Amino acid sequence: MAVTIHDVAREAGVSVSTVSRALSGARRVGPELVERVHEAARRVGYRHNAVARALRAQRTGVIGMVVPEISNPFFPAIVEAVERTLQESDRELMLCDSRRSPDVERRRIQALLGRQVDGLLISPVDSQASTKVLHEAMRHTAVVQMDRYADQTRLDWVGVDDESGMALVVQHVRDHGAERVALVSAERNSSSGRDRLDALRRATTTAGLAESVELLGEFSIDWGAAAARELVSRGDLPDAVVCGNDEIAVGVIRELRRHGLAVPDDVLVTGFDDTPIATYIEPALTTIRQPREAIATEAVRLLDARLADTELPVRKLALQPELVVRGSTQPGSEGSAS
Amino acid sequence: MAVTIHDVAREAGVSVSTVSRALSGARRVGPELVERVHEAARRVGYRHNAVARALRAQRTGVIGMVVPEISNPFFPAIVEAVERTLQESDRELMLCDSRRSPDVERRRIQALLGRQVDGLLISPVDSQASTKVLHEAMRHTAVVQMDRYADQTRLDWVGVDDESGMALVVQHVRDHGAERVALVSAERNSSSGRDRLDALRRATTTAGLAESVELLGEFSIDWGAAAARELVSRGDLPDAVVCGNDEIAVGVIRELRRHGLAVPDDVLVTGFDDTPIATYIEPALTTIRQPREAIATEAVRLLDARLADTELPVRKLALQPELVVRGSTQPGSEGSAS
DNA sequence: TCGCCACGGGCAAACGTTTGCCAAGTTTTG
DNA sequence: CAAAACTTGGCAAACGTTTGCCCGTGGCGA
Repeated sequence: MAVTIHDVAREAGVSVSTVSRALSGARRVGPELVERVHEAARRVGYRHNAVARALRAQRTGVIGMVVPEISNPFFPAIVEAVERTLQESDRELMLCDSRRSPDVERRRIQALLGRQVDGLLISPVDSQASTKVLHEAMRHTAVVQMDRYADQTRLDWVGVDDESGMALVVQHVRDHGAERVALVSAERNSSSGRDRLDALRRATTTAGLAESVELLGEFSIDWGAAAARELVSRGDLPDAVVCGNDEIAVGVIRELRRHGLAVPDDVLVTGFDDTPIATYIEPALTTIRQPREAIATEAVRLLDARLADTELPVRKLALQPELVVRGSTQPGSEGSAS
Repeated sequence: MAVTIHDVAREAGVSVSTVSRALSGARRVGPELVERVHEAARRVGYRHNAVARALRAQRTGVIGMVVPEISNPFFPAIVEAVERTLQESDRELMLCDSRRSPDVERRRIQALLGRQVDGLLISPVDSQASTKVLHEAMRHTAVVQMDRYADQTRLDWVGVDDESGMALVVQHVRDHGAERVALVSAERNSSSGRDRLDALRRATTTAGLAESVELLGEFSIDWGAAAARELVSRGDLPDAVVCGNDEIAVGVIRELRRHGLAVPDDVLVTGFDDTPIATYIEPALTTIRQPREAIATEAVRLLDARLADTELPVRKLALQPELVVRGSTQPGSEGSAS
């Protein structure tokens, strides 16, 4: 069943090396021979065996990628962009989901290394627990962190500039009259959770605003809803609720409305990431748009640079985000869209 | 840098075959030797080379999967479940996005075949254009279609029973007093589009309802919104709008509301799939829940069966869906949740 | 005319495993 | 106690490529 380069060689009446070179163009081969080889390959139905090639060439053309949760809508967009970028250089993506567990993450990384991936793109689950396995991984292949990162690693990273993002948000709500803002975000155990919290604190201070309260849970709708209940029950509502990502904001908005509060008329609400959800809900969400395409292309670029030279200095690329203003901070303009 | 089985053999003072057997357990090896080999492997930091193993064993332990669009929230849930299932048998998933293009799809499949995947899971982009490449693929490996399928293929398939789903929906809206229903769905060029349309027609006939109008576009929010505008401009609103998937329903609801119509009080709206979106919006969406976990496990099971015996008769598995009733068809109960 | 070089084809080794076969040692059996 | 059977370790071939090296041919300058 398996038709190999040997079959092609026999069919074309040449040696296997000639076939290999004719097909790959690694060295000059007579034009009429090239034609004959291609013709023979077509005739016997030859298909390249990437496994054998990988073993011999010591490179697989596969990049491994590990994300904390593929069903979090932020990641499919990144994955899509990475895949598109890789395709330009004829490489494939092997995607793994670490299910937000450092233990699963470790196993997935080990498996990818065993498969001899040419590089590893990862959004680490936990800023502490992921460190060790990443250190091991970088001894075997090029590793670039995306979006999130692990502490104490000398590893490249590309993501969004949380500092700028939060500054944009704070400035925006202040311009709309907010004086007291609340933060609803995730615990400090992921780098995004921690950095966004710190960034918000600095931004409110700089803007001269009062931060009324910080509620930290996880990046989910349910947590957003729970936090909103907490805010309402305290009876001391802020002017604006700044959320750590879009999903939290969705939960917050839904729960506030359920308690008879109007968004944006009673409270402004903002998200972070600009996932598709942001336009699904009503009012549409004012949020920070991550430059996803750029994150993906830069990640691959960093990976290739590291591949070319292991000794390169570590680079951390914080890309500039963009404020997207929608209904959730625009009183009166009832949910005007995307 | 690369530490191989030979290094382990030298360290342990045995032959490579003994190391291989001790590590894989392929044959009885003396217990003290097993121990010594493991110890040596640990000491030199040995890691299995999956590429070499794949070449020799003629199986890679990788399953290829091609989906039309990973950012369509229906697919990440499937991918997650498939990955989890595969992990039980120590296999990896190689995921590709065909970007809703038959041409990209063809290239992705070719690449996966070249990588010697042990099997192929695919949700074909187009019921016509995808047929040819699938036929070629099945000559090289086991292929199972998921969710969507291509015509004229003798290929296994597992998905949801659209017939039952639409029957459940129609029965439900009729029970809530609807007499005239409209369908907003996608063109007939994907199998889901076609089958859901046909199923709805039969269901309305059976239920003795009048189907006022069919609007066919694509499975997207934008199309849902456009269709809703069309419905409104015709001025002859149906009692219920049945949508081909959840995203269309989201677009329909948003646009209806924008025209001052209340859902569910003026018009009932239903979705299909029960993606996370269904609970994001207000009112939450009454929809058909696909048994995603079951689809994933059955797909892998079919694949393994086919792998074991190529001559097996073709099987088409239509799994039973479930109606999930939420606010969009429950007048008065203002958006009670999931 | 001779020698040198460029060109293009082929041989065979290597990539890191697994595994069929053989042989030596050990146990069971009649 | 000898023969048969079983156990266990090692040798070497194979998986399908790519590529370093060698070699024959023909063109060209001296």
